[in-house]
Amino acid sequence: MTDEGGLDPAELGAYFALEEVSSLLAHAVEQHLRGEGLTSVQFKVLMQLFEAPGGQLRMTDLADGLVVSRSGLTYQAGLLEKAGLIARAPSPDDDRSTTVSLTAAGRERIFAVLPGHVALVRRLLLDPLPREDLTVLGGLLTRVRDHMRTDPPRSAAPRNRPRK
Amino acid sequence: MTDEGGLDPAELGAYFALEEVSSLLAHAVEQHLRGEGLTSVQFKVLMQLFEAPGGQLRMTDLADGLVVSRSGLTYQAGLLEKAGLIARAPSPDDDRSTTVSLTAAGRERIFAVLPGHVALVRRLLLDPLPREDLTVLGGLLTRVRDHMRTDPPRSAAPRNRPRK
DNA sequence: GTAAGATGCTTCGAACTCGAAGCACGTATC
DNA sequence: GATACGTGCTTCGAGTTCGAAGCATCTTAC
Repeated sequence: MTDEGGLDPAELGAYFALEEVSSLLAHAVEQHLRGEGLTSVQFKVLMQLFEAPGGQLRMTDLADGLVVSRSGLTYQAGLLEKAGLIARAPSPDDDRSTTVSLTAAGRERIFAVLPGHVALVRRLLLDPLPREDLTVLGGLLTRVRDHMRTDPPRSAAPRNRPRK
Repeated sequence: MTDEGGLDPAELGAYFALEEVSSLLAHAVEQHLRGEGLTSVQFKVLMQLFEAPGGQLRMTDLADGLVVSRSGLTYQAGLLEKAGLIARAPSPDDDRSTTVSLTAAGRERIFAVLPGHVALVRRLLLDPLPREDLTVLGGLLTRVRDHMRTDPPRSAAPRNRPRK
């Protein structure tokens, strides 16, 4: 029981704590956003567009940023469009591509939701750690993320990779 | 754009890196487990039972450990029982309560899946960090987790909390 | 002991997710 | 400029999730 299939206490501690912190945080965020009438995926889409230069991105760019399937993104984008928060238009340079842009209503929605979101994250994640530790935590996680993003079996694998 | 609604770079870095690392890790784990015929929730249920003293827990105990709704747990427990990996029996001391226990087949299933799981976690999360940093990361996240678990608005809130 | 509320779990319907398959357009190769 | 393959996105069906409502049992207060 103490031996988790070959992980020592330090490894276990890091793994389980990460799992639990992210789950609890994600759950809390989800709850808050639902109260505001948004899915967390929808919120992330809006935020990505908000931060994007020119306020527009292709569907693929969005899907790569979020960790969500293409079809899932299509679904949520449909809802967002129906709600008038984003607009979809065929891309000028590539007719296959769809360019998504943030509408004025979408921007307003972000401004309405962000303060509560930030307050929540601050209360759960940021407040309990002193400034210095926060920097350390960010540094460590960034290192891990960079490693994951370059690791071989990536999520963005080619479609039907030939047998060999 | 640099000002994320009131979060400075250090805060943003920690928040976003955490978000991304946990998402990518969860996604990779999910993929691996699906290949083994298990949901990640199912796997967590099995692991909790595996680590529990006596190898059995009540449904509520399980739901508290995982971050999942009661109804969701009921659903997954039903599947696990149908697959013969767990057994449900009325609790001896409380007739409302259901005691869940791990079957021999369930234990075997864990032994079959764990090595791959550990290898995956090691490759994605543990390997890129030197031993020392791993300890630091675990320590920081544990601190945050403890804070979250004691923070006021808990997930296990009373059912219909009276107005005041 | 009995009424009122709390607690453990399940059922139900609606919403969200995914992967496979499909369609349309682009790109390469000859 | 055809044929074949790669890419961007959507549709579809199956599986999973949740919260609200419901049932049964336990606990508390009187």
